[in-house]
Amino acid sequence: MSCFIENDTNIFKSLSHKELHFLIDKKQQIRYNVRETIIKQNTSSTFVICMRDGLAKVYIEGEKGKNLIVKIIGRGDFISGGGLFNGNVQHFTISAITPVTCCLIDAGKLSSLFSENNQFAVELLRNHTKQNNYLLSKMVSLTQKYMPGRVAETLLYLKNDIYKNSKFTLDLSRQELAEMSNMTKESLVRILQQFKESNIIKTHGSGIEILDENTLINISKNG
Amino acid sequence: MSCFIENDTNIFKSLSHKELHFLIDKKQQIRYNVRETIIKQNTSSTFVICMRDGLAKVYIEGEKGKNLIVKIIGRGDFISGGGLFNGNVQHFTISAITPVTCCLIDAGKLSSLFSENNQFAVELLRNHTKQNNYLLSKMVSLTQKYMPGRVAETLLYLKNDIYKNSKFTLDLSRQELAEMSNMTKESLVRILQQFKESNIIKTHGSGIEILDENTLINISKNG
DNA sequence: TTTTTCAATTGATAAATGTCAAAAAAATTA
DNA sequence: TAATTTTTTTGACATTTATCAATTGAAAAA
Repeated sequence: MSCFIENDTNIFKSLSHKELHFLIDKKQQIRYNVRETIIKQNTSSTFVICMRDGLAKVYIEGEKGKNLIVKIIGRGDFISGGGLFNGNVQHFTISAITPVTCCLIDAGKLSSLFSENNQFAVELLRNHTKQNNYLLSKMVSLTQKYMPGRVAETLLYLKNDIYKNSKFTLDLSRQELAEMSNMTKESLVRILQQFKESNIIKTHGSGIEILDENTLINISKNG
Repeated sequence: MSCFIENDTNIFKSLSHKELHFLIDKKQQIRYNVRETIIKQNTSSTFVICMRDGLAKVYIEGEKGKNLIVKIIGRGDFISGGGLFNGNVQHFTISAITPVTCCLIDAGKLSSLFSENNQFAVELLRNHTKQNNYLLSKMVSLTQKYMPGRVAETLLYLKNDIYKNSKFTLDLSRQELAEMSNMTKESLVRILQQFKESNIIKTHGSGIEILDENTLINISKNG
């Protein structure tokens, strides 16, 4: 089934084929181009998203046009826009940073499945608990670390969670990296420069290569 | 039933008396004194908390002994320590700021109820979604507002959500107010001083009175 | 009450980070 | 290709916020 990725974190793993079919009945797969908005903050919608392919950024549009990128989602990730069972208003914007294919699942169908399969409710709750814990630790990083620590963390996040390679071609601009790390683009550039001068990273065009991961880990911990 | 508070946000509202009894069978009400720890970050436990009386602070213990108070919980609030269906490890510490009475509910019992009453799963999910949205907006405030804005927000939060009165006696120290607002205690004191000088608030002992709420709202929005 | 301890306040200074403007580089369009 | 626009980078400077030390005030213990 389209959105069913075989791994431990997939919330659909407890569903039967029949149940999966019910959830995603009409092969409702949508394609988005780069920069297209998938979910728009403050609008109302009743679907949740399951990413099939590509990468998207999840961000909050703050006051004064200042964005905060909360996370990047990719293949197999499931995300509800903050309105799930709670008024349907989306609390963040999601937009494609590479071409995206995803399934839109009607939120109402989720709860209909609970009576048939209550393990599924547990999976959904686990998903939310994890998201919660992630937000808590992100909040601490953003508030208690100096800029180098935050940039180091962003780079490690991209390596470990998104590109899964210490050498990757970035789908994000410097501005967006800054929005992930809670600083201005100028500050971000300066810190990347420092990392380059210390031979911690290397850049080539829009690519970044992490040369000294241990140092980066140290900076992210103590920064 | 002890923890059942009649209001819209209570997650137990969909449960029958029998179901509630199952959840909280042995009148497992615990009392905590001021400063006592109810849940300790990084320890393992399988219960969730329902507050019956008193106030507690929910906070993350960051590196270098720097705390971030995420929120204050009181009567009727339900909270899981971040380990719910997810390894049981607590991701934050909860400790009493006034004498607290609360129920400890075994997390395993929650999922057993899902098959009987799947509306309950929806309520739990709604609770998590709300918590999520709260964390997102808190994250934006902490990162995108200047100190006066963050202090104003903290004061309004205490007025509206905790004490429900524009005049209240504080159960929190300046240090703790600072930990809610992500700044040092010295900075917090200076800003309170400014607010006093501008006749926005008045303090008497450990009490605070909000004199000019509109200005405070403006500061919290634009600060 | 006096002493002791801890929290709150104030001031001087340093460090972190942002702002603004300009230059350089890269990407798009004509 | 050349021209244009956008993004990235750099520098000088301003602002915000933290740190450190000293002082005051208030609560708890003797």
